[in-house]
Amino acid sequence: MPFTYLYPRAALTVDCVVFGFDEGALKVLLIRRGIEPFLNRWALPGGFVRPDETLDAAALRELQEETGLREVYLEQLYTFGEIHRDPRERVISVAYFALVRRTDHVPAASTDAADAAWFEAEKTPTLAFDHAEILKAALDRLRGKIRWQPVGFELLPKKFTLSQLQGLYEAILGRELDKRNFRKKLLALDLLVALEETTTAASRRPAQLFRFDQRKYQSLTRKGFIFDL
Amino acid sequence: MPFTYLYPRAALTVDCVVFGFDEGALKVLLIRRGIEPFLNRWALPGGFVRPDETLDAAALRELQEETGLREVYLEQLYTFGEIHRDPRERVISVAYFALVRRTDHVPAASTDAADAAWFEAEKTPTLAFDHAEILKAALDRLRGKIRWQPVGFELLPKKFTLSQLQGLYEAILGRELDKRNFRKKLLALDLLVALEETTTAASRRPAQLFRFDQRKYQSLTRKGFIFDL
DNA sequence: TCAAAAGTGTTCTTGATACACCCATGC
DNA sequence: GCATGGGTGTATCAAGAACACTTTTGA
Repeated sequence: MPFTYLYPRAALTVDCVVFGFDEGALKVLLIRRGIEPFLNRWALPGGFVRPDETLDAAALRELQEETGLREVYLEQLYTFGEIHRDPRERVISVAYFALVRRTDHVPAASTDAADAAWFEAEKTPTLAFDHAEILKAALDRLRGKIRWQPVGFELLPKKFTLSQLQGLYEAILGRELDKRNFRKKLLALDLLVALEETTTAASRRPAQLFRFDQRKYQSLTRKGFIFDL
Repeated sequence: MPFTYLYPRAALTVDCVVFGFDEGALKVLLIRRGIEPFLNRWALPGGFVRPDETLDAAALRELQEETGLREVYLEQLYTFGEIHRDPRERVISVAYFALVRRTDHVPAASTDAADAAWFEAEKTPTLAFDHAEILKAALDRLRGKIRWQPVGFELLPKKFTLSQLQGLYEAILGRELDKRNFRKKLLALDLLVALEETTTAASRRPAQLFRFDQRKYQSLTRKGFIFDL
């Protein structure tokens, strides 16, 4: 019992809201808890921050340990510090949100966690702790962010069709978009590169595949360009 | 020495970036440190979170104690957790940013702090800890936020002229705006109420005073309205 | 009467929206 | 040959940008 302080100290955790896009819907990755409190409840992946790692590193590590995910888009979201958000003791949680390509990763592999699964982001079961609130904050952030930062591409395969991209925006923004206007606007940005490939059709016309030109976007950004879909 | 844990725990602080607007420039409120480390360096107001208060409450309390400020616009900004950001031990800081009306408050009253003063936000002296980084994050947030949320009014007197408002936007966005277009757009939003008052002139034409209609804005917001200057 | 800031309209350009049909493929 | 999603252009409307002079006041 070597660590002693004059005043009580809150424990520090990170929790990750991991979004994926699949079957035309925005999904979130949840872990079924194997311990009390909230035994068997679904919760966001996360855990304690170690004394020798930064917050970002802790988020990446937990993601890796609990879901097997690596090389994902990760961004700090908000810090939740209500006094009784954890019934055991005071726990401060730094929440992150992550975007992953469903195609790149095992759907729900895990080492630590008893169980992991994808749920539609707006149709989750009752969550442990204040995780419903965290999820809501993440959804708000994603919806706000996708309109002025090209983060949507993190949710799609590296090669994607314009219809897939449009479906993604429709799912996240929650409204339908006009196909011709959407294509016109996206192509006018000149940030999509048409590949010399098409989808291999399943009883329909093959679609042009594109990739997002990250390098070009970054160089434009430095010149003050703002994405603004 | 009653509080003992199996693993070391980081200390938890809040730091506040307090912005004000004065003399046509964006200012930030700094405190001169009275103790080591960084003795006599300028730093953001802040301090330790108590075991029985939320993060928001801690930020409000520190603001009150160190600067005498009350009833300010306050919003959580970002949490800084680099391992050696405090040379003494591991300290996690939840940063807040605050907007205050210079006219409402004592310029630099303080109880706790040795000394407090306003500096131009982009011309501060060298700051303690990683506070320069925190300040930069706050500036970025403010510049992003002011364009799509009516937070600028928190920095002006409750009664203000359109020229003052324009000057504020110009100072924060760092570019000049066209007077006629600015006025047209702001008035078209129909969120400014013309008061039956004007400035009492100092050798020039008196200007119409306005106030921001917070109630109307909130009711529009609920209907999906987005400010977007 | 001068200095200093307040106030005011129109034109042009650009981007947003609305909208309907033909195409290529696998079965 | 038919079902399925892929792909394309134009006309209208709204908002943004550019731009210069008159007004009111106190000194």
